[in-house]
Amino acid sequence: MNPDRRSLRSGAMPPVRHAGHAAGRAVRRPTINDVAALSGVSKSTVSNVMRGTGSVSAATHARVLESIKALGYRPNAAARNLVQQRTNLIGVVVGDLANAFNAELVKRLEQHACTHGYTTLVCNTGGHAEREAARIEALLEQRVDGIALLEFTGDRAVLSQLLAERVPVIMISCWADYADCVAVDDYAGIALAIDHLVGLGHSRIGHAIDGLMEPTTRRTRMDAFERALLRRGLEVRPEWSITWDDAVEPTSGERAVQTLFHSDHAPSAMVAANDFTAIRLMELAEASGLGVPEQLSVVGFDGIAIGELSRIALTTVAQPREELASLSLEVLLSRMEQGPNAPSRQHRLQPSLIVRGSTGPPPSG
Amino acid sequence: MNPDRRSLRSGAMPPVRHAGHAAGRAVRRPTINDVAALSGVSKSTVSNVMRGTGSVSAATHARVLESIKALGYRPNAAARNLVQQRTNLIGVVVGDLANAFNAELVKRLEQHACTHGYTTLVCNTGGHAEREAARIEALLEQRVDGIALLEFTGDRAVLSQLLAERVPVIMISCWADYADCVAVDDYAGIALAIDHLVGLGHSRIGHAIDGLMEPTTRRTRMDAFERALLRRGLEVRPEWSITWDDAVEPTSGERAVQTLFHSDHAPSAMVAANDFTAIRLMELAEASGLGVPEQLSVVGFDGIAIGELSRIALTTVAQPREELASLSLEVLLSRMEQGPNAPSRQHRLQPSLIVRGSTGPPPSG
DNA sequence: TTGAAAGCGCTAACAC
DNA sequence: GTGTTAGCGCTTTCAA
Repeated sequence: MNPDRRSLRSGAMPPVRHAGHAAGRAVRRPTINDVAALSGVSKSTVSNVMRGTGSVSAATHARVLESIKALGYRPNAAARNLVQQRTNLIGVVVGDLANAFNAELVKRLEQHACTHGYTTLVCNTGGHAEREAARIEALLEQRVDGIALLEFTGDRAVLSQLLAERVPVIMISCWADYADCVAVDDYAGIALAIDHLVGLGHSRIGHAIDGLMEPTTRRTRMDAFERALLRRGLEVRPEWSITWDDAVEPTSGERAVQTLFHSDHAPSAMVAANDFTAIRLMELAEASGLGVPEQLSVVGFDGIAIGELSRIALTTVAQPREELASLSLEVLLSRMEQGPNAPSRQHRLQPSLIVRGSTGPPPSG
Repeated sequence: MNPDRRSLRSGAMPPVRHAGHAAGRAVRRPTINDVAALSGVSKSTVSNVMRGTGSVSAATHARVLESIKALGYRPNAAARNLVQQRTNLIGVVVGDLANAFNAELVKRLEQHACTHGYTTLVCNTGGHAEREAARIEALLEQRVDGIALLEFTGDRAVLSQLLAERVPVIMISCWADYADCVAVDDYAGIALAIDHLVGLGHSRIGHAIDGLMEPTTRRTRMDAFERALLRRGLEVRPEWSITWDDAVEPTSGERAVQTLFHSDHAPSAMVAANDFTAIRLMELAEASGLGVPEQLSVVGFDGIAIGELSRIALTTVAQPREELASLSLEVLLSRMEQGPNAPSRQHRLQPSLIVRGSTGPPPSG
């Protein structure tokens, strides 16, 4: 089947072989030495041509370029990294890529990173603290020049280690003191949502959180929610704040919703900590017979694309996604340039409310 | 606005500084030599301890481990890559991460890759041929051990170059002869959709494709669609196959739908090339007054999560996503081991139909 | 304008 | 068991 495979007559199994060493000739890629030899110059000259440094005569330049093309030479990033002590790699740590908000953010980050000559290493942690730690460890072995954290399990050990090692880190859409952060202003966002609901006549307002959500942001929005209610003199009822975790227990959402709305004094509106949760909440509410927005108004947070569909029509607090991505990368790059001693930068971006069909006046009037 | 920004008094810009060399002490990370020195052994012994190779006395082992911990030593991947001629890096090229199907596939791939000790480099091409080529070039400079293509712009040059360079490549959910491929059986899937519609009484069936879709798969599903109709003796009308590209022209979808359904002889059902398209189509149809499924039945393809929402309730041909991801990675890994001369493996996985609310009997009975 | 030489941090073959 | 040594492919002084 594979004529190139050396046949080993001896009884012992051959050791496991690795890519490139395997059956068939190893694919030896041309090195800078090959280019130098072919063009009859030294490798430093080739290097100069590649990087556009030093001064090289036009003739030599052309000759080198020709050999590069002829050989299909491509510089080896590992070798360059080793000597330059930088990799042009940026690690991106995300909790759940299946969440549309995260996916879009990652996509934009990769786009910007690429523009600046960086390649991204994306890690999905699933919100698992140990997996998060392991992936970050892998990123550090790769000697990434910086790390973007879209997810932070709240395990302070991981973050403080990163900070202690003086690795450039940007926290995106999550928050930690002493670290560079770019996030939406959760307080302003939640206030927008509450004002909208109050304006419609609601006074019994609850809060919903999905267990998958990034912990620091979850806490912040929860806090923002309570403060906003208090500031407006509205009742804060612990039993109106529901949470579930479908990963742990598939029916936990249903149970939470049933319990909440089958009590005498149920909320007429819910603010969800993100769109994912909001959409799931609408689903659960309708499944148990509550019309949205007739019996229950729902506001989300993020502004993901599917909320825009007329069948979903989710009223939501939209994050300025593009600005979030571009500013984050800018902050990270400047941290990478300025070194660990520069003062940290923390930015809060202003969200905006998008009113759609999932909110309306409360049932009784 | 931003007090932290350094104010530049001089007219000239300072030279760009690089990470680690910049303000503040350079962060010199401990090397294997530091560990060796601290434990009073040679670096090969440290290397043996790290990799669990050779034979090291228990005492030495413990001492080395201790120094490693004391120094916070972490091996440098670039150095290892250089000597081992392998990187344990896998490149993942995707067209649009914002498409839920892709995002989920990437997430699963990353998961599996990690399990096998590989780190993934994710590249989003936006369906742009030149961006695709540039990203792949970057992956090759990184000397990735293998590449997973979830997107293939159809630019044969890129793929044939990869194959010529004998880089292990797996095409996922897209197809090319002579390359390792893992994809769903598009013909079977489309047949499932058509059979379902025919069973409901439809005979005028059209096809919809979003311009963003991966070209090879798009063509295959289109072809599958036509063949399935012909095999059942149904009419294939070119004007019933619509396409649009919102990226190019935001209203192109609306126009296509208006034109199609405001003719005398319009289809009563549409098979969309993927769920993304199907959902958009439902939206467009309803916006122009056509009820789904009352006046128009819609079937999607992929089985993305939001199709499951009761408000969307999309009938669709579901891909076995987990199997797709795990088999793809297995094929890629085996290619990496076996070398370029092993026979190529091509797998077609069987999809399944999920019937939900977007399909029903045709309007006239 | 060019080249020689010294590493970057690690592995792997081999000597002791 | 442990150390010595020779690179991996590149950049970067420094001389010529």
